Amino acid sequence: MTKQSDSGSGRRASDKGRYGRLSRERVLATALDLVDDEGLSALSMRRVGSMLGVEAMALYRYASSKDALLDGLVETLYIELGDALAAGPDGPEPKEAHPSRARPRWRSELHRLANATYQVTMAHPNVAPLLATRMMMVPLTRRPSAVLQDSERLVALLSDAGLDERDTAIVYRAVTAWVLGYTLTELRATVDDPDETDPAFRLGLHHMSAQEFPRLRAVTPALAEHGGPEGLADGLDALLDHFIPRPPVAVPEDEDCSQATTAEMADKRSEIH
Amino acid sequence: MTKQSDSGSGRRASDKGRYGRLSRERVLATALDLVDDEGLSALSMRRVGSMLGVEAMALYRYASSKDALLDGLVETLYIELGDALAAGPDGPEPKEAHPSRARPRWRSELHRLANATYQVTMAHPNVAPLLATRMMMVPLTRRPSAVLQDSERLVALLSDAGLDERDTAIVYRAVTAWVLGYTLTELRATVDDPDETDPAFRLGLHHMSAQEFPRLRAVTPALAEHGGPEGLADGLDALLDHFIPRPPVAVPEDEDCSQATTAEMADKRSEIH
DNA sequence: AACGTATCCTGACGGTGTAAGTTTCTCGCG
DNA sequence: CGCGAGAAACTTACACCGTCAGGATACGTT
Repeated sequence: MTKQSDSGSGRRASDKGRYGRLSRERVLATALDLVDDEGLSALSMRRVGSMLGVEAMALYRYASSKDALLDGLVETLYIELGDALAAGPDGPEPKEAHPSRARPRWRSELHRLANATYQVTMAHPNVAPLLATRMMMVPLTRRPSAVLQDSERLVALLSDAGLDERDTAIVYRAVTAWVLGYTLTELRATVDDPDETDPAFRLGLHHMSAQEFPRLRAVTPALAEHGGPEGLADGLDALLDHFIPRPPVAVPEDEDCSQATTAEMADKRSEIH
Repeated sequence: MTKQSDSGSGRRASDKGRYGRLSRERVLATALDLVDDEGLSALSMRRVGSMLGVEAMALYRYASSKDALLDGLVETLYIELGDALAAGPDGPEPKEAHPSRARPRWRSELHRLANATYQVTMAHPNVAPLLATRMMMVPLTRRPSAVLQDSERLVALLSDAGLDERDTAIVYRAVTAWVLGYTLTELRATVDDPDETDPAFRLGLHHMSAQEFPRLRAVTPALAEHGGPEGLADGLDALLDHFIPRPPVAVPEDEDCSQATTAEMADKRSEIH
């Protein structure tokens, strides 16, 4: 696209402006388009360059290597996430009878964050693997600002929930793991032949031995269904309920049956020592 | 290479036959070694071939493309998983006072399966991304037998738990998502400079603005710690407790709250100690 | 001993990331 | 106005990549 004759933004009269065509944003946006359309394997410097009417080496001013470009893609996703969050609560907020009591703000905000992450990732399925790969390569403190902003948001919410540093780390790991894992799992291929109308053939059930995998075969149709955002929220609730004590609602004096919080357990452990 | 094999010292009678050097297992094992040692990006047909004393094209008899080879790597991991599971309970099984009652077999088996998956994946960090990538490309019914066997095991356990097909699918997704996500999250890089002794510099905290990410910075040291198998088991319990109703334990009125998760963690931790 | 085939090799083609060096544009300054 | 400096993009080049097409070779069978 935008073969040449950079119309529109041609501040300077000269249309032959060979300069100023590129920018980091434009490069990343183009790369993202390419990956969205044709997958990660189609991403190459030459390809992105040609889309911008430019040689491959020209991109190296804005991404010092291909890996850096991949990191840029991840960054772009997180920027999109930040925008989506700033845009306000778009999805249907689950209303509750006692909003403030049963559902403190940090909790619904966690849901909002998780859901937005899910949506953004699902909007760019081909980029999703990078969320695992690149995060393995670039250490926490070197992540792009947009990524760190997301982490900061999450940590702040957990802090609002009253967790100390240790518990914050525990729940942080759990939440990110769940959102990432759920999203990636949701993206796993289930359909074998999309052109087929018959459900069994669509899934390719005839490729799976009935006597070797009897029960798996039986649930495969159900597995092909997706959990959607509800499934995401459901699991998130499971983890939060487990890791963060419910609001102290009408505490009876006998405490022995109350579930211990992670903090309490940590205390227990340190007491033992 | 192999410039002039015939005339020179290349071939002699004592040479074991030029044929029969290869096999699918040998190819995959070599590829796995390479990836383990040097990462996914170092994996190339020519490289694997040279390790086996063979030209690249010779590999195509055992893996019809590079993607097929990657799928083979995934398969190898699952075979390793199957072996590990067959080897029997290796890790410390959390002992319990009332084993059969509070902890049905399917539940501890789920833990065993999850833990083994975690261990195998952590043993091959560089292959881990393929568990996300390749699963996106090859539909469920076309997965290698070893992968399907794992799915069958999981489904069977959930079936043992008394779930119908729909609930089995839900919990299947939750468990696989959790194990995958947790493992990948565990593999995320936290250390910036491994040679540094000072913890703060090791993490590269000086790269993270204190005023932009105050709370994240505070928990970064805690985040750098790993959750380990205990964290995996903990989240798994959270999901299972949420998705699978506990059986109505006919426990007489003793002080045992049977809120198992806390007890489990306490047990595990004390055992590890 | 001869044949068929499974196995491996050779050569080639188009594509890849990127290091090094060169050209071309833009802009500030005299 | 000219002019130099530096940024932005281009050119060339290299080593390596996946894999198609076809040739060579060793081995099991007869």
